[in-house]
Amino acid sequence: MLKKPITIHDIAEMAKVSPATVSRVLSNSDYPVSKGLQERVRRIAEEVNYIPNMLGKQLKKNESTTIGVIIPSIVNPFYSFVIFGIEEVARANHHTVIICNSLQDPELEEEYIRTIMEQQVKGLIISSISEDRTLLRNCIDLGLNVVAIDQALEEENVCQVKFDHRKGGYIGAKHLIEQGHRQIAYLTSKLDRPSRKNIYRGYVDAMQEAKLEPILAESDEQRSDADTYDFDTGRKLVRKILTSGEQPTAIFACNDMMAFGVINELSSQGINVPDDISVVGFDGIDFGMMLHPPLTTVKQPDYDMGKLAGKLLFDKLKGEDAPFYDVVLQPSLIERRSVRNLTAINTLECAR
Amino acid sequence: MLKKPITIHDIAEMAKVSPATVSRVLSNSDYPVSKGLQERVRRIAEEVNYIPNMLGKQLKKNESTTIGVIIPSIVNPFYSFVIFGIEEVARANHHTVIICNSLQDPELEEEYIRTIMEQQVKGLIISSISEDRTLLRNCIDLGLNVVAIDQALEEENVCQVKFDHRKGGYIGAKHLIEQGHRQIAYLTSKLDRPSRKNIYRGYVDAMQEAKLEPILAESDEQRSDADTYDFDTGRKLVRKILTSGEQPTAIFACNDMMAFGVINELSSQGINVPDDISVVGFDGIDFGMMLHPPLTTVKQPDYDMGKLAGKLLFDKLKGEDAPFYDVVLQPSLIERRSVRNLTAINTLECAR
DNA sequence: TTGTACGCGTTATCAG
DNA sequence: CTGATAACGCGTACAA
Repeated sequence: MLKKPITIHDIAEMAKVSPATVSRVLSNSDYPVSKGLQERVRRIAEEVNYIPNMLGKQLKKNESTTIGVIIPSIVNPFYSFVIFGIEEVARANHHTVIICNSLQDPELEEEYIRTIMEQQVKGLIISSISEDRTLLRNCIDLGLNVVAIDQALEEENVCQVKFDHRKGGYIGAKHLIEQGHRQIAYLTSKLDRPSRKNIYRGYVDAMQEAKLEPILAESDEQRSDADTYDFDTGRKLVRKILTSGEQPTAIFACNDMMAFGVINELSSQGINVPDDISVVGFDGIDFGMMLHPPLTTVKQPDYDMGKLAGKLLFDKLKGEDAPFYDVVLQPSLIERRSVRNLTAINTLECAR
Repeated sequence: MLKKPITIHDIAEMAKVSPATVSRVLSNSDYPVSKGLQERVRRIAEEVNYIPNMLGKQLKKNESTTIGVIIPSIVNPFYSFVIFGIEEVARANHHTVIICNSLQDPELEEEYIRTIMEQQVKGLIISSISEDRTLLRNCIDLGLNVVAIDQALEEENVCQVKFDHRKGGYIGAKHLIEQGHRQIAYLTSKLDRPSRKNIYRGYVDAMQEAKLEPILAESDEQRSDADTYDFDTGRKLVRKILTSGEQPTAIFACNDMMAFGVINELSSQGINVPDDISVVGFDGIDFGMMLHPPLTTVKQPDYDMGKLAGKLLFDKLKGEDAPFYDVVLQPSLIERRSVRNLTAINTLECAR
């Protein structure tokens, strides 16, 4: 029923050479093998459709051709793009990618790290949620190469691909200020993660610089696994801010999902975006451009982050002991149409 | 610098037993080992933080603890959810998941199949784009277990988790008809894949049943890798249909992305959805609910598809030779607010 | 240039 | 119950 897989021994027999010779030819070793045998072995391998067993090879050489990626959830478009970038450079380096959804659960994260170590994986890209670094530290000492993305991970021998959240927050708020806004509210889910805090800090930076009073609306709910969580939070926070007596002319949301919720709630209440209230998001996921109006947002380069993280990791794996360095990706503003310019002469314009 | 990994031999030495005993204890073999040794071995393994080398185990047992998943692109939210479901059941079965983005390229698909075979992977879930089944056939004969999703794959020994696209097309069109629409246009990207053709057939079924004339607008462009491709196509096809002289009161798009494009273009032209023209999508991705108006659409159960495919695969892997069977997932309508009811008395209503 | 023999870490078989 | 030994498929000293 099941065909038995063909090994180098089988081929050796057919080609009337030793398994060693077959190995040398088929693994492209630089060990000298005569032209004639080379061709004979290759031809036969081709004929019998030889599929090498990487397990044997890897066991012998203590290598691995797969890398691990641990992220909160693949269902989040941001991480989808990160992975997409990683997978691309992995393939270019003849490696496969194991995906691990930590679901923000430190225990799951640990389980995954353990698993990939058992698989003898030598490279890991991780957006770590855990506080406890002992296991990871241990694995690094055992030869695991680690690149941290998104979440900071200060640890010896760990490269980081970071993103300047604070500057991102600054840029978003600054844009609104430049467009003439003075009452600018910042809506955010719980400020419990450093990245979130930093965006907020950037917003405050810009406000203080312009001598404006920050208006903060923070969700008090803990995380939830619903993928529409941020959307719902956006709606709630809008209701909260509008009934609080504040009269913002602009709202800055801590991520795009939440901005979608903001726009949705405003529209539902008959408030026009951007004519009545302007909205700026954070992330730059593609769906923002499909909204009406298209969302102005601060772009966090997801795909590039993946590619860079992959590049850093493979540099380490290749042992090119170029000095380890961190990368700090810079934010940029994607200007679409959810922000109204209040400074222009056309204050009366109510076009539609 | 690098600590040397600890093997069962090291533990055997420390516990003054044979490696065989250590193996029997640590791999939870049902082979009898005295209680005393059991504990001694376990304690030491714990102490030295033993991490088993799965490569050795797998090589010996000709097993694998990883499965492969080949899909067009992880960046597509539909497939993100499929993978999410797969990964969940894989983890429950102590397996890891290798992700492969075929990018709709048959050659890439083949490369990936070859790669996972080299890794001795025994299970594959695939949304195949290739016409040529010879390689896959070969791998199955070599012991690969295959479950096909999304795209049909008629081949001996391959389970399929399908989706009734035709019924989905029928349901979507039927809904519009029931709401009193008569001029219903169907907008689709190139009808080159069976799934696309089937949705269209379902639409035609419903139209003919109601003695209505189908109105088809098909994109003639070939696939593109831009992830906003369908969105742009939706916009283009709307312009095409509106300038063609047709006056549809409703538009049925072959997927949600395209429906987003449709709504966007209509809004841009000052045409109100659903008051002037109703829109129905296909897929049921979450972003549809964030639009204004929220998109009425035909739900294709992505997450469930992933879980089911995973379940089927592990049933096969466990050799529970329950008879192989295909699963055909049924569509359902998610009624939101992008469709106007034309039958009601409130024909005059122009509410907003 | 080619072949022989051993080891990577694990488990299965067989003898004690 | 326990231990020695031979594999799994491959790469590589070492010998020829």
